[in-house]
Amino acid sequence: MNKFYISCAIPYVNAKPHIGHALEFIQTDLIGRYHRLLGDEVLQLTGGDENALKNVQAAEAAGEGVQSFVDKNAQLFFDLTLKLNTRFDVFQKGSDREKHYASSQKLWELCAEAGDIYKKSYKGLYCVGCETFYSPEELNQQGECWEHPGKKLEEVEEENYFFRLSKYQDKILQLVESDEYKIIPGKRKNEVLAFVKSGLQDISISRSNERAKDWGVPVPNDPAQRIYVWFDALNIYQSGVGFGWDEEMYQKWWPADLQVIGKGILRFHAVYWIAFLLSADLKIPKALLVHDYFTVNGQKMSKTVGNVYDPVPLLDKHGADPVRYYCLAKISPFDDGDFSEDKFFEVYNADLANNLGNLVSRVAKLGENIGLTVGQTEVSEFDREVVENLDDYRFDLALQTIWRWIDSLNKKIDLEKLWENTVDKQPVLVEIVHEIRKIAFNLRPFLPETAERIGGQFKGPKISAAQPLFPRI
RNA sequence: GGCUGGGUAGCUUAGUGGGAAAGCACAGGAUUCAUAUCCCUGGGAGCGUGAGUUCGAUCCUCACCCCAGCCA
Repeated sequence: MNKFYISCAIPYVNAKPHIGHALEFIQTDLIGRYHRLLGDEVLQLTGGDENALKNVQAAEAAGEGVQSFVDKNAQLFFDLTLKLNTRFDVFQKGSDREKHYASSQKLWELCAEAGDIYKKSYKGLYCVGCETFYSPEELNQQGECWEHPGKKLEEVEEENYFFRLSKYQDKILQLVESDEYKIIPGKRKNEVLAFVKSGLQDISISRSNERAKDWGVPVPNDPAQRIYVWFDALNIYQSGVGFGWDEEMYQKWWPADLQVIGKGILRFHAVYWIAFLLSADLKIPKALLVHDYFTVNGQKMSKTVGNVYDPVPLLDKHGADPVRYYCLAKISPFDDGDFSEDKFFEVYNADLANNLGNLVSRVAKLGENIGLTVGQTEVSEFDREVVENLDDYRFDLALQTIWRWIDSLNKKIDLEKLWENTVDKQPVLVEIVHEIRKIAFNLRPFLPETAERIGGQFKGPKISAAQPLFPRI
């Protein structure tokens, strides 16, 4: 049995989760479930990036203690994973002093022992939104960063610890170019290669307690500094599987077989994270899957626009599977996709209620009407075309394949006029029942609850009608 | 501003140097096993804009416009 460790990005917990977080949880869960069904031993991890200064500021704005603020928000993210029926084995919190702090300090110390951490005085303009320093020429005409227009930068001068990123330029280039560290899709690989080739410079990996507002992981042997949020956040992928506190667990699971992230944090994963691991002489993840984003009603989600979409009410009303279906079937994973409630209802009625739901209902009724008995069959293999599409991470195409299959069965029932219950038509109905069982198996990683309901209804020997899977809305 | 990627029917997308395709939505028809469902038929784009290469470009080249991401 192979082990398969898959992680999805660790969200900032400065606000409640939105549909974009749901998308990533769902994609990660699909791949994890697929591997479980292939017989792998799977571990799915996510967690909370809780040491960001943004969280401190958000807590202050809410008039709350930082710890209770991040705990409360992290809980919302965890609750969302449950509502989506995405089962994460580990939800590793960044503010977990016992495991995560020790783990991150260990990573720091290994990098320091390798001679890759040094102290340097630094002066620059700091954007709190980005948690990053900028040089004046990188800013717009107003002297603000492109990402956070309207936000004043702070002029900061302090001594920081720097990481020798420059040292790893050639090695990273080689790993990415050769696909030893595989970045999917190719366009994101190109971006990373272009960035690395342009020349890597050392990066600051700490900040003063003052600037960090005493929040975050303390730098080992220097109580005046905290570890830069990205250094410790990335380490959640390791601290969640035992690094620094359970060697046996760590050896079993690390390295990650696949890390799922959004396009916005590519650099941190594909360059910084790899460099930290190389420096510490640890194994690097095998692959990185980079998805694009959801827009909502055709617009980029933004707090200013006020269109940040919370999927929870929809989930409470319709359950996980319709949302899972939309996220997996209706967008191409490597392009931006749009979410709107109108489209959600359209897709729900057209694909789930009319095509799949109705097929299940009509076949069940046909079977019941003639007292059909069907021998039990064990389906345990995925359709070849579904496998091919899943291997390319084209979840949309995989589901298209299954839906063509569903269509073909609906057509067949019409063509054969199966409601005319002559005896010689029974074998066709039996054949269709077998096909539905196969479809149910293929749907398991995508729509686990639906797959289980269909499987139960058609397991035989008697087939009987039941409540609609997806009542029209 | 620099680097990546993208701009194909109302919407979401597929696709190719030489007849523009699918699903949804819409219109009409047929049917009743089924969740006003399924099935059949149909209208609808000359493929971001301009120029070039070519016998011929949506597909190649260049410029421009627009969208998304990154810019330590």
